[in-house]
Amino acid sequence: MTEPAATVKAAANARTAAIPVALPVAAVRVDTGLAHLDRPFDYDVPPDLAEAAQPGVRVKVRFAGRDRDGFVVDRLASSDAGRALTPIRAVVSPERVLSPEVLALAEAVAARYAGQTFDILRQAVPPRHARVEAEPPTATSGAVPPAASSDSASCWVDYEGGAELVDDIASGRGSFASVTLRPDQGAQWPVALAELAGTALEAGRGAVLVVPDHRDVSRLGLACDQVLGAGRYVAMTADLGPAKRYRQFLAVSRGQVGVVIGTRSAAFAPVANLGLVACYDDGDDLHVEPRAPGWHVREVLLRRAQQAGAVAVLAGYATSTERALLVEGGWAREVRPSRTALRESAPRVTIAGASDRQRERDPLAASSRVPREAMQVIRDGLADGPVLVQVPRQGYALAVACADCHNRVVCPACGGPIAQATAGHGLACRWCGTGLSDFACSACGGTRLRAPMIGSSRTAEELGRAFPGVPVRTSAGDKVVPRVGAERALVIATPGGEPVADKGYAAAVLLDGLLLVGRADLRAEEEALRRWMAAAALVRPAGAGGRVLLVAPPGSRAAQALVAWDPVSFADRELAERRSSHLPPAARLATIDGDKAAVEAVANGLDRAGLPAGAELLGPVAMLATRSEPAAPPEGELPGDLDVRLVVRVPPRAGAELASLLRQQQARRSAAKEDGTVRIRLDPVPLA
DNA sequence: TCAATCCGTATC
DNA sequence: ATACGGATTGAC
Repeated sequence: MTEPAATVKAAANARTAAIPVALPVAAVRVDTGLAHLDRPFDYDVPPDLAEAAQPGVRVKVRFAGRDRDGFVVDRLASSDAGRALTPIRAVVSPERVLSPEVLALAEAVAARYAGQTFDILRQAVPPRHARVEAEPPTATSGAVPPAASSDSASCWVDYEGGAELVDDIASGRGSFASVTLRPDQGAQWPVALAELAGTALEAGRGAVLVVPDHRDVSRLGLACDQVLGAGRYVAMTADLGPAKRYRQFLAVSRGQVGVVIGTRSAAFAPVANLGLVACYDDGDDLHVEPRAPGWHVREVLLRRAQQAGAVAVLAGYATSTERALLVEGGWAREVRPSRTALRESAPRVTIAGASDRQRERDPLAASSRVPREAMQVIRDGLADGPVLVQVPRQGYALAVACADCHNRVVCPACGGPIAQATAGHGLACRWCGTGLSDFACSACGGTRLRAPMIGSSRTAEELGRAFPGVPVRTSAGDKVVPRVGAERALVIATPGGEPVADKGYAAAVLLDGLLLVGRADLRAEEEALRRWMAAAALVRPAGAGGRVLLVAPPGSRAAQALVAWDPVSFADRELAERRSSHLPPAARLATIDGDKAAVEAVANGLDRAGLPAGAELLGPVAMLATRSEPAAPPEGELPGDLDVRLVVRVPPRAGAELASLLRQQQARRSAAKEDGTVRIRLDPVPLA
């Protein structure tokens, strides 16, 4: 029997090594925190740790005179360190928490994002919880009910390319798929993903399904209960608490379950023999890890699928430009609803006030009122069931736009975002610093600019007063309602917080669309369509009376794509436009923020190392003062110690080279003990 | 001539 | 980061 998991310390009194250790050297990944020491180090394995110090275990080692955490990554017969080895100080626990697959993944992700491997390992392997580790194994294993095997018709028959996708998983062929989900009232996608996981299980392989937030985890969990059976999967979310989190992790790590559903960090769950990875709603920025170096679940899972020979599924109601790029390049199979399935499921979408003259003149003022048309749609819908009203959150910064046609203004030199540099100063590009004078709109020739401003959207609470006797449910911020019933109700929600309605919404009204499409983010239109589609997909099909009214500038491509329910063509066109203006994902981009001297040193270093062909260094320019702290420099004096931003842009093919150059710069900085700070981010989201 | 200190460099 | 080594400096 295993000892109650306790730290195994190296014996202090080194009794003469009677039995020689078979592999006396351990390669250890050490938490050094130093960029130029991001590699394994060799340690001596004392005889009394020879059993415990297996690859994958946590250890304590002496490094540069301090005790540090590490993971054994390999056992070797000899070392090429060319010096006497320090012994491992202790094996924290014999539990092998870092699998070779996850280590390889972490190394690939660190390289991709110019980060340090140990930073990724810290995010991939949850903190140890000794009590949980010592718990007797739960007697689940044998008692798991068999999967409710495919006796009902699969969701995937409604999709073009669906059969091929299922077949790839069933036969263990690795591939990528970009799945554009049919509007399903929020009910079908969890089942569709659970079915794919079931197919992987039937093929004797595991699955990892990652969704943006814990509400989606519970929705997917319900579907997995039905399709796979309870006990065939675990849910991993950050908000579980340390004990539960580690317990779920151990169940996976010990091979007791083959399917993991969860948020962001579940992308690293050590599922063995992986057959499927999936990312639901890959455009949601919750899929981006905020801690350094800042990876995206989509990228992590694509790498993981490639390394494991698994199928990677990226799915959403809308289509991200990244997915469009994968399809265009022949990397991913396009999977989309058949024409009939789409006709049967999509609601009828119209745009409010397309002919309203007054709104054209002053769209912001007009959109903050609820148009009469919208009141009518709400009234009609309430006769049939719940009605959803989507209201963008307050306080979005709007992009600088042409005063006449509202076309977004971008930098003529580099295509970057335009903003007011500092209070009282003129408009300038946030990337290359080019000042904007003599503006002429590329679309309509207008010469007046709409001043940048903070969008204000008023709460729709007064809507309730307009419909006396109708219950009003609000779902926003920290008080999100997961679902509502089929009875008539007015449901007011911010984007991303829309409850699912049991029988679908009778109607939805999407207010203040300008605040979404006009946001100061070069991805604003893509993001607006994603949010509109997420809400509109919760509405009943047109054939069942489902209606969606969008209050937004009718000319925007996103608005037109919603009306036509054609996210794929939208993403294709958006991608073409990004390509012509050298913007991600048709270019690879890094931001380097920090104090002036440090950032300039990096710029020089990059120059000296030689940038790849087609690379552009933009800036450095002073960063905008944060809105919360209006640290405007008085009297136009240059503050000197204000942070600056350098942007580096390369063609997509040079992405790996860019990452490696940036890594090299961090290593150089760290080795030379340069002072100051730089924060490097590859492929930042959002793009502003 | 030896010790205290400073700088540079490696960290198994 | 620290910690070690080699060089440098200063006082006996």
